[in-house]
Amino acid sequence: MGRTPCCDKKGLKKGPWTTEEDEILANYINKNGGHGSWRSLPKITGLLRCGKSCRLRWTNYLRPDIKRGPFTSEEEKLVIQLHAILGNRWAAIASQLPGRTDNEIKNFWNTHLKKRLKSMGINPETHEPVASSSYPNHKSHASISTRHMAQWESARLEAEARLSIESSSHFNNNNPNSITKTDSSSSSDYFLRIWNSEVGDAFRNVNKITSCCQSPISAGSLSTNKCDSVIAELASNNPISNSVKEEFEWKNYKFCAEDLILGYDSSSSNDMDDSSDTALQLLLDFPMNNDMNFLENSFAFSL
DNA sequence: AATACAAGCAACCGCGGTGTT
DNA sequence: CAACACCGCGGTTGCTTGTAT
Repeated sequence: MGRTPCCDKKGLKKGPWTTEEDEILANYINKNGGHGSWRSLPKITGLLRCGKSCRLRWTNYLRPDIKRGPFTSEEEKLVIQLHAILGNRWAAIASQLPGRTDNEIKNFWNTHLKKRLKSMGINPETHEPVASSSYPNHKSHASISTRHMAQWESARLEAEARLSIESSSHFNNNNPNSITKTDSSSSSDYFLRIWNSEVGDAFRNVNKITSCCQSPISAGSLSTNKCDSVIAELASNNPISNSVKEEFEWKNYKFCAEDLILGYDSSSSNDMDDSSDTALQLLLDFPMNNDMNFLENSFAFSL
């Protein structure tokens, strides 16, 4: 089916917005209690912009709840953690950071975080460690360790795919009224829901770097204990399998390691290397319940 | 001081999803 | 059910500013 252009290009202005245009747009939206139809907005206000351009200007710049200024370390952490779960779904990530726009987060990721992760030997797309030979500045680690982590990550991705299917069938079959179709359409959405739940809060609260360093296994146990009751409660309404719980536990463990890797005030490579080693150890020490039993069905499932 | 290059960011473009007729 | 209109999202572009030579 053919598609008409979003707006007539003739006579329409492009490029940076002037303060006058900003005022017209903001005044109109404020006076009318909303933007209404973006397409008709330029005609009504007399702006020589297409509706799309108006929407972008409003959502990315003029909106009153926009948060200005540099990202805090908490926000940085959250972006990295959410990107590990959601990938390049900037709008979904932005929804977890009040006042930040998807465009802002996308730019921040592409200009700062991506480079930082790369310099640390982490693939920013997959969040997997990459071969140390590609990063001469990064302290070399045993290839066995790297492979081990890569296997973990591979298994994790497999699990995500499986859990997506599992959770969809759970919610659709057992409690179809509790959740919409789109809510359960992907594993990332599923994890986002958990992330926003009390379970997510509990996991985030366990984010004590020092205790993780000193006793990674106990940190894992702590998060499990703390969340067991919450999970059980949730499960009574929306059953969550043990595999989901264990998968989430792994994610939290990984995030904890990422905190160490990032070391927000550690611009020097030496500091970074030290923390990265600890983080690697932390990842390697993640408690494997019966040798990844919770993942064993993932391959059959994906097939 | 002039130029080249890199980084950061605002804005644009095209596509897909969804609602309406 | 098809055609259309609109909106939102993610990728990309290009302008501006900062830094190095």
